[in-house]
Amino acid sequence: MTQTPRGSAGTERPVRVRFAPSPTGDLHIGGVRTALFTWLFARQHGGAFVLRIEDTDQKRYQEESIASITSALRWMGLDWDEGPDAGGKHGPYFQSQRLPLYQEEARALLHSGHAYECFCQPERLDAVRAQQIASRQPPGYDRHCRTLNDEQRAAKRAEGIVPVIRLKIPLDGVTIVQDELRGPVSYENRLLEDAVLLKSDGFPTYHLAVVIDDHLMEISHITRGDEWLPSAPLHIMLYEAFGWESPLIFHTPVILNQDGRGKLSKRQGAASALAFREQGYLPEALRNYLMLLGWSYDDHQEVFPTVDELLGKFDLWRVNPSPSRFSYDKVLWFNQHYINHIIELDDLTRRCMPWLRRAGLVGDAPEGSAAHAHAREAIALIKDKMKLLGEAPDLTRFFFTDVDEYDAASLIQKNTEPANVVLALQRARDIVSATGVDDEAAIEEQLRALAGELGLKAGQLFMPIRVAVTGRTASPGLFETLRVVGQQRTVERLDAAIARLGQND
RNA sequence: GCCCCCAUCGUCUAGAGGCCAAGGACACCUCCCUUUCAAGGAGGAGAUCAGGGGUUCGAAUCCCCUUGGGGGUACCA
Repeated sequence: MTQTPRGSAGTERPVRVRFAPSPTGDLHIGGVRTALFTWLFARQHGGAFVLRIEDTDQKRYQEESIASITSALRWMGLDWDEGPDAGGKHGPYFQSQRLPLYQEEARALLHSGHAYECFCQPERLDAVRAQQIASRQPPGYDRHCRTLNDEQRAAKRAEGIVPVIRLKIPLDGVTIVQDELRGPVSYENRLLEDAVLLKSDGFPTYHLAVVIDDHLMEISHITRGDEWLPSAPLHIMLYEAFGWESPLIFHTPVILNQDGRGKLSKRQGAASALAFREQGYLPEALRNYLMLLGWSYDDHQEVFPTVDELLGKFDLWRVNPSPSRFSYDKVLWFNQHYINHIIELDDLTRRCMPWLRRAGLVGDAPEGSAAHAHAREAIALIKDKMKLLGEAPDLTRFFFTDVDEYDAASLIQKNTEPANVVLALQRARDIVSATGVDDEAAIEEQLRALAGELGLKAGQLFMPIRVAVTGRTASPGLFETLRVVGQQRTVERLDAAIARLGQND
């Protein structure tokens, strides 16, 4: 009944959304997709996109992962209006810097009777759980401390035990979570656990922190992974206990491994955004693919190259709640498609340069330099074979340095005599020497004529030349290849091939 | 075990009661183009809409059950 119309913000409140990763590792591809959906939604509604770091787990915290996460978001073009490096009115944006806030609110819950102190130690909790499992009871806290009186609590304190604070869940009734993508989901309160809100180290658990921060940061729409759905009723209770209004909630579906077994992990390939960058994926290709995991526009358009187009077409309410499998084949297809058909050549060249430099194929080669122009020509010829930017060096190597080692036998086509090949290469060398390689049509005409004269099929002549000049049996078109390799190098390589065949005799 | 979510070609999906003897994309196969490899073009194969009950004149679309898959079940997020 409070279902909001599609495509509209859905509340009178200004749109404010957040992405709230916890710094325990690299940004997972599932997180990237959630961030992408969230960011698009913010941009569509002129709202704020907030980045909040949920660093409340002292044990799993990894400092490096903050830089790694922000770097992955920037790479994907997802900029934030408030958060680390951006500031904002609702900071700090690191939960570890907001401890007093959580502690104060937890105390308020204690006073209002919505929460209680629990002195149970890990050993007891473990024992209780083991006991429950052994007797086939649902595991969960047995509410041992829920009924402690002042004296008993004082006694525990005197022992030096620092309590945690737990939420006092009603023993009966039902809590309904209004998920925007699934509709109402109901949970029986008696099956819910008296969850810990504040740990004994003074840090909040996720549940407490997320509710307080979303409220204080005036978040209007929550987007987060599916795995949070089971704890949503807890959050609803917290909103009620605090007397706050809950944002609209969207649980985005999990991304499963290619074989459908479990959540996407690096078992079957890359699972972190940065791993995709390292292989040479284009952020827009990855974005395009990720968009289509759980969302679709219609029955014929799948390629959405620009953010502008996505802003016009994406609809958060149209996200499909069912989990989907990650297909490495399809992301790779998108990447290849973007490289070959979407990205402009100059842009593509710019993006390939770091790879070529790292491989030692080009030096600085700033834009405008002859070396840069040469690289551009080379890339133009191989881009239809390039699926990943990381393949650029291997695909273009022969345009820059010497040819790879090759087997002299690959110079000899089926049904051709070595002596004829030597002769053919010598004649080809002479033609290249005399005519040069800049005029593709001219060189083609002469080489075809040569083939006719020697009684060879075109391929029988072209293949040895190709192998001699590139070191490979697969290459771009022969004449454009010669042109970009250049006259001098072509002649040298033909001579080298002739010499090798001579030695073999 | 218990709770929750999900269910259309191998995969991602279109589909919001008649327009669907189910459309598109990836992957796969064939042919065309062709100096090789790609890219591209044209075709093909591939889903009794997980199964079973309902509701309805009519169901892939609504309801129930079963099955399957996934998620959760921490002083982790």
